[in-house]
Amino acid sequence: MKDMQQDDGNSAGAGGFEVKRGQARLKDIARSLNVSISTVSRALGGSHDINAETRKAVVEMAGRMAYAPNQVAQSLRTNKTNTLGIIVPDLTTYFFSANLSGFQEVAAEKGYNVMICQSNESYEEELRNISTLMASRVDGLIISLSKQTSNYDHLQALYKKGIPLVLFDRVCDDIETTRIMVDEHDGALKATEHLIEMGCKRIAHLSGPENLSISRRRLQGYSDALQRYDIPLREELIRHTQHLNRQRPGSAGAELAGAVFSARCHLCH
Amino acid sequence: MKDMQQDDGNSAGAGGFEVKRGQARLKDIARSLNVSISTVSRALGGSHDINAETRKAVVEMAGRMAYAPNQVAQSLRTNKTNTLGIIVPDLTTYFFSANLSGFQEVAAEKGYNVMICQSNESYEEELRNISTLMASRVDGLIISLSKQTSNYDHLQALYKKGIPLVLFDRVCDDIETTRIMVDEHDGALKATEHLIEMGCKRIAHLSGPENLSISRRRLQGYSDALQRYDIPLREELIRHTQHLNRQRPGSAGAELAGAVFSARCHLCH
DNA sequence: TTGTATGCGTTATCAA
DNA sequence: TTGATAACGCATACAA
Repeated sequence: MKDMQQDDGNSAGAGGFEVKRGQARLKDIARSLNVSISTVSRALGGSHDINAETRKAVVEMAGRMAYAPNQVAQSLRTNKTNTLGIIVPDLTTYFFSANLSGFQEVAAEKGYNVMICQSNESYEEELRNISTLMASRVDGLIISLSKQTSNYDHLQALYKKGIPLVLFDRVCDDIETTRIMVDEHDGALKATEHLIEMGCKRIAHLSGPENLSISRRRLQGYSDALQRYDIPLREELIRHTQHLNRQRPGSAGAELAGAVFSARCHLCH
Repeated sequence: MKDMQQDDGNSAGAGGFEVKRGQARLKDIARSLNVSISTVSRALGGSHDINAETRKAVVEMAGRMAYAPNQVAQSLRTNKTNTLGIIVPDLTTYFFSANLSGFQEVAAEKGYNVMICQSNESYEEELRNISTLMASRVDGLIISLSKQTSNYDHLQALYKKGIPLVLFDRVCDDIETTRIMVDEHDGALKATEHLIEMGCKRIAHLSGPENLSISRRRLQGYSDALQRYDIPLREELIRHTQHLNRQRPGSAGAELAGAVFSARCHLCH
């Protein structure tokens, strides 16, 4: 009464292998070959203690049925989703989408999927995003904080739970975790030195808003380069603009993501 | 021998409720209250046949333990992940990231997560992306095809499997599925009419590359508007540029996604 | 070499 | 009103 007609609606009629609805499972392959599920699992898993012919038959059948392991089931077993959660304030901002592009690219290389959320610069939404991603049991989080965020308890909580966390660009120094930031000072320094070495004499600096530390770090780099070459700093060559130019090549995100993965090697495999 | 010391490492020592590593589970709540797992499940699930006090205690404990249902386990049971897969050629292109932003926003509203892939304009990568997302058992796919893609068997296969599929912008007419496209003709027509109604007399048209049907549709809209107002078309006012201006407000994606969800209402709940 | 049993976290069914 | 059990798909420890 237990092994009779336990048809789950996923097998075809007499002798057919076709899986009518949905994806093929180990069970479907097992049935069509009259072997056990574990045999199929081992054959596909590359186990050594398995008959060569059995393996061949299983592999072939798996191909015919377009079998692909159910990541969801694997995740439940292993407690690992191979998915990273990324939270950015806004995806229409080039800086964030370019970085996302890089994160996604590197993640894919390492066999990770990427789940994306937007906080819309709202602290509340940032909290909700984290909850959602944690409910999906992502293996790690990459976050650029919302402008509203000034309380960091939610990040501290992640840290306590042992969730791998990486902050980028909009970071928070109070949290003990990997932070990824553009080296504004070094960038400005190198750019200025480059111009000097090209023979430029009067080099202007278009600065961002004065109140941002980013602007100050860039200005300092510019200033340091001039000093290094004994060129006097001339105030009239510095212009403070309202907007911060944060455009940068699409590869920037890839580099950042590279840093992520080298910093957090337990995410890599 | 069966119910002795089955400590899975997730419970704390004598009397403590703390879940040491990872997230709290129903089992953790059940243990700390000396009730069964199913009671806890029902209490949190809002079932009616449950003692009011029991529910109160369970809910409170769940809060204290920061319990959040394991989406992975739920997905395995229900065969539904509440996740959409999105494949775009490239995330650094504003058009795609702006649309992604809209898709994600609407998806989040409806309780869906979004998993993102980039094909890098490669047919092979597009295939891999689909496999990856299908392995993760996404509930549906939103795809903008790669430039390389000229064979549509992979889309046909999705259709056969009954996977909800939406194509946007880079669509393919051979597939029987929801397609989302910008109405280039109507946009150009309305824009031109607007200028005419503002009193403009000599209206120029900056067209994209002549070989693209998009360019032709826009030009036709421009042309039709002039004709509607009996304004002669003057060739010297038409300039063919090399680049296609596809910048558009971030809300475009939201509108598109709205179309997705209204077209595919079985995704909505 | 293969099969059986178990568990991952959750919920629905059935029994008490 | 509550508890025990089975099932989702997979992989592994154990038995044969």
